[in-house]
Amino acid sequence: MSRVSARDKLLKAAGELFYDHGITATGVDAVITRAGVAKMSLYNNFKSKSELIAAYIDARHQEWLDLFARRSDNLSNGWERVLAVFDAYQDHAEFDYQNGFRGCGLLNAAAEMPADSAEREAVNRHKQEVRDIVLNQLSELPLTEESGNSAAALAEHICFLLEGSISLAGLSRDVDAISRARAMADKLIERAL
Amino acid sequence: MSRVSARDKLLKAAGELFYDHGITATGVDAVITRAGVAKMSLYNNFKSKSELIAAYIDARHQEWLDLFARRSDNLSNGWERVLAVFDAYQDHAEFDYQNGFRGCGLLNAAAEMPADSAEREAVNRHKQEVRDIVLNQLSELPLTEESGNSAAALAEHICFLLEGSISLAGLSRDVDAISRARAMADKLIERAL
DNA sequence: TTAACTATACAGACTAGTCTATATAGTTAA
DNA sequence: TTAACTATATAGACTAGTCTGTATAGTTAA
Repeated sequence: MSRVSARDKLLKAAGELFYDHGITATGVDAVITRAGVAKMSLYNNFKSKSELIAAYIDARHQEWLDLFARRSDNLSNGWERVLAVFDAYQDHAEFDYQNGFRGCGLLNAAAEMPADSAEREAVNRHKQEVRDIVLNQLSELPLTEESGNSAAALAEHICFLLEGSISLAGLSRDVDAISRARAMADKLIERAL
Repeated sequence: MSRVSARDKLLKAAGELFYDHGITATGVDAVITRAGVAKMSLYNNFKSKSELIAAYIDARHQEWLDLFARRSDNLSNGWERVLAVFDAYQDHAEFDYQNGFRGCGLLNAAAEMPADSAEREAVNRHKQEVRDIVLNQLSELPLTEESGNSAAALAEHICFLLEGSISLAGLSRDVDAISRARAMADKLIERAL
């Protein structure tokens, strides 16, 4: 009948509950109830709630990587692929909007964790990866190297726009803020060429 | 001896614990212990933990308004006062850095709350107020009105930089990211004149 | 005296995680 | 075909502690 593993059911349920209500506010009982799974199935697949959280964080990042791959696959140059980074986030936002868009799940997860936690470090690594993607795409472009106009600085500028717009879009329930940030990034790249 | 009211002790303790460990993860017992106050003093001053959270959110915002007022008081024009918005956040970041900087306390608080909560709405109002401050300062400047170069669009761009840089600064433990965002905003304004 | 405070105890629901025992489906081998 | 074995799932009771909020009685200071 149901050939979906308990592990996948748990990750799906945790993904929904953690994103909608926050991680700390979501108990393991709520997760197993939503997953329709026995409690021991949680603890057979994950050593602890912390490990489930870590898997959730990785899954959210992978989810975004997949959305980005789909958006950037058939694009011909770095400029367009940088803009596809925004498109991938917008896809994600519009998907979550039905249940209540609350911004980036990774930043939200980090916001609940102590400063030196492994979870915050994992989110940091994922965000660095996004920045590296932006930087790699920009490096393909013939940027005019004015003072302080390096690809690295431009990549950071674009990432600030990205994360800022997602947070404020989630707060003000205005998903379109992400596409306005995309237009800002577009103009920045145009000026840097 | 101690002429500090129980209410103020509670707000101070809650401010530290909520910021460092998150709101949901902080129990009222931890707050009263840190405040050195009886539990009934909490419930005499606040109807519930929710009301303490609301007071915490307002206090964080007021704290930033005070930092901004101190930074912008003796400045002569809107350009400088927009940059003072970044300075005020940097002051806040450097203050928190001793205990572990975790980005903006208001965005972190919002990240723990459900999509339609009063707390998220309060944080949204505060962020709108920051944007209005930026917009008001920009409105004093003689901006050249190119296509899509309105004061409103520039204000939004600067706010994206602001929030994005604070979040990423908190994640990567690189407070200097805020001053790099300040430099980006500076150049944007220069170009818009 | 009045108001704000303290200390302690309590109710009742919830927390993460463990335990035993059982069911079921797929694989392997005689 | 039948039997043994393995992996994964289940139910549900249980521990030991935490959570918010309340109740009660005593204390301190203006």
